[in-house]
Amino acid sequence: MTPAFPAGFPRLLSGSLPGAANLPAVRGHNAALVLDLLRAAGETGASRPELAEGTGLTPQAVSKITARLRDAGLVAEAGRRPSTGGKPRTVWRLVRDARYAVGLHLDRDELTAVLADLLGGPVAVHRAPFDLGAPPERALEEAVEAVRVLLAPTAPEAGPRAGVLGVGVACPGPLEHRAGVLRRVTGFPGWDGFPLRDALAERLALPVALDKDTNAAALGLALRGADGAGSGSGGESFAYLHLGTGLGAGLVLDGTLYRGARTGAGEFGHQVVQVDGPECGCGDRGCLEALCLAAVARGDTAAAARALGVGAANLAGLLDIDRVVLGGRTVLADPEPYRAGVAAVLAARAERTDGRPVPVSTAPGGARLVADGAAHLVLAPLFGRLEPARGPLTWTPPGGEGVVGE
Amino acid sequence: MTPAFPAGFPRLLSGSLPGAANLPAVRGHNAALVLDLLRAAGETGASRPELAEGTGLTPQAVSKITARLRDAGLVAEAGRRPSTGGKPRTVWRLVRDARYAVGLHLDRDELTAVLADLLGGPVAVHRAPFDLGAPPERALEEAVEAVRVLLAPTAPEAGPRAGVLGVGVACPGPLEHRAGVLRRVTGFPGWDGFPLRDALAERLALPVALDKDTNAAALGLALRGADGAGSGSGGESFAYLHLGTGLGAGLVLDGTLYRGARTGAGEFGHQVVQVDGPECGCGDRGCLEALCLAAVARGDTAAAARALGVGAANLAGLLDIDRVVLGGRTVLADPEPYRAGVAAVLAARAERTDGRPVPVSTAPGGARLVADGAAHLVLAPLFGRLEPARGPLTWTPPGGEGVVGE
DNA sequence: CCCACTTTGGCAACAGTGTTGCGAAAGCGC
DNA sequence: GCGCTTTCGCAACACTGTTGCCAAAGTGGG
Repeated sequence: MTPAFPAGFPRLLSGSLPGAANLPAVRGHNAALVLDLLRAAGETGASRPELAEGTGLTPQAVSKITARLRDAGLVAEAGRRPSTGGKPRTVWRLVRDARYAVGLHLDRDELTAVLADLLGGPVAVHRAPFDLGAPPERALEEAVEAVRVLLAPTAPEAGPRAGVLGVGVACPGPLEHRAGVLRRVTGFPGWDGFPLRDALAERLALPVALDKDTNAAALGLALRGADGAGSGSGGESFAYLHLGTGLGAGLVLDGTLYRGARTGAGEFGHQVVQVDGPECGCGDRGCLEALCLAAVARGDTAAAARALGVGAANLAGLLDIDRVVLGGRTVLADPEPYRAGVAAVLAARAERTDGRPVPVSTAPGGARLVADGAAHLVLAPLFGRLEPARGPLTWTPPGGEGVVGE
Repeated sequence: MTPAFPAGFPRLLSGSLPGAANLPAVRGHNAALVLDLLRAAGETGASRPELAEGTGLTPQAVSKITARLRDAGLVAEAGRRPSTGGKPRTVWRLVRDARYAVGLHLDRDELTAVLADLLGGPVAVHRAPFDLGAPPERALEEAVEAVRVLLAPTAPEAGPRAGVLGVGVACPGPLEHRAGVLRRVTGFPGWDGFPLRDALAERLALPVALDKDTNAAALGLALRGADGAGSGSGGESFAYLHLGTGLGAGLVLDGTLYRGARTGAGEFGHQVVQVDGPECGCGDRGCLEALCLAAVARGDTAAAARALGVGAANLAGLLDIDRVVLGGRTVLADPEPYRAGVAAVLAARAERTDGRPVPVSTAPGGARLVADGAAHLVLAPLFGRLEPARGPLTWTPPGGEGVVGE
């Protein structure tokens, strides 16, 4: 089968829609491709020929790109592969501490701030009590203070915050990630319309990205592999289901976080799975959240898991996803029954449709999951996995100009 | 707010993951951007400055690109805009009959073949009885024959099939669009594993793209606007719900057809909305399809619409979509009650969440909807909306080389 | 009717991307 | 020691969009 269109025929660079492609964009795109492959390669690293194979670039192009990335300090040589009869390949690896990102998780009663390296690994953690019900200005002040405390000891001689790319912030929804504005956080109406992203960006003089807690968690899982086994390579699709105070989901489709135009995607708790079922706080009947939480309240973990499984099966069928990851306080308090219960429902469904059952796992990272993921809101753009955060740029790259350019 | 990263910093061209960007890819990408804007502009057309504004390209780049596209015959000047104090703008429009595509809908008992122009408009239609239960080889023969009949009268002097880009084929699922292979079409096990795409491509000597009927319909709706009002511009998200023999869905997320890795996305009929509900043919209980079809069977349209609405509301919440389009024989036989019923459920939900209700409409295009959409499986790649079809290329562009490239 | 002004859009030179051709470097195996 | 394989850099190249500049083609006021 020959290709359907001659070379140069209109063809996606990836998903099309946004943006014109000019030379800087091409450079950035290909650099991101290489970085993403190196990220996925982890400790193993990757040689130039392997990067060429993986990206579709020519070896010579890879040579130029790795040289630029080396000069920017983002990658470094790390040994060689055994020879296969010729000159041995030089192995490249990501320089973990070349840049940092802050992940900030603002939960109802607690705040978690994480300083993460390029791979998302934790460098420092700061935890503090927090009151989402306090007046926004006061809460904002506490968030700012937490980031300051976190960054204080970093590279004191190179000036504070050297190499910090920005701050990713994760909150309970609803909110609008594109505008960086909170909506009526359940139970905390004072936040409605508060421009959290811009306020934080101004106070911290750093780029800030805002998203829902479930989205941040899902993004983090997408970039490090749900089992912590690295990977997070290709365009896999999965759902992160979070059962805690409420029930929500984060969706990663084809390797990209799917948020919807209004950051409303992942509304999972009020999926109706029992028409004319018991009333839910939302006013509807038979919502998944109501069923799950009722079962949890009466100690019937099996029933809660079964309900969760029905929702997971609906979701898995609708979106043809590759795996399901469970998290949230309720699940993590006693993970196995939930995992097994959800897996059982999915297995039963797979048997009926002659398909492979969708694997189910529980989220690693424990209480830091969301904060770690929030850091990835800032890191992911480097690897071409998300649009960049917005805000003032204070960190100036070594060359003084573009990091990768020159 | 300054941009977060200096120019040239790794940044998405669009959705990342696939493909390296080289110069031909850039050319194709930008050409597709321009073509897509012109497609969305329809009769109105667009001037160079408008295209520059819409794509983000510089006016000079747009000039070069439109010149290439004019030489390829894909676009043409079409009058001028009134002057605003200076030289009036030249209006460009897509040349509808510059290229053609065939859309082939293989249904259980009928076959529809459509010859469509660049905009997806019908040029010729051919309908024939068809038996999906027949041996694959015989069905294949009939499909080939139908395409031959459809193409026979086209441009007899320029050789048959001049300007035909390829054939888009839509079938009932399940199938795998990437491999171009059918799976156990419900009730017709003989098709399991049959490489329909490659077989057709070889017999017709044309590129062929294969997809589910619901996906083809959704793609068609995405590219012409559900109400036939043109548009289909930006990255909107919607769901096409098809109620006929069965119940299925086609999903368009952020302007792109979402199919899932195994073409399994859009599995809507067996979403469980009533745990412990009535048994479904699939072996589960409380499936949407079972509830809907039972209501239809007993003549209770209102109940069928209400059930459909519950499913639509679940879907709309989970994916944060912009609108819902209803179609399929059952709905189209008496559209309004379904539209109103589904809209009512969505409106009630919107009221509870203080959101805007998701608009509901019924699909235009009637019985030809799927066949029209199938043609778009071939057309969409031109506009950067889908990866290209695969198969032998027989149609040689004017220049002898790439269409857009020289 | 003329002239200043605005806007469009082409031409030419340019910066910078990945590509190609070729050769040096660095190992393996006989 | 020598031929062979493989890696990888240098130099020339093709071609992209970009920039600077100017001609073309209108409007509108005097």
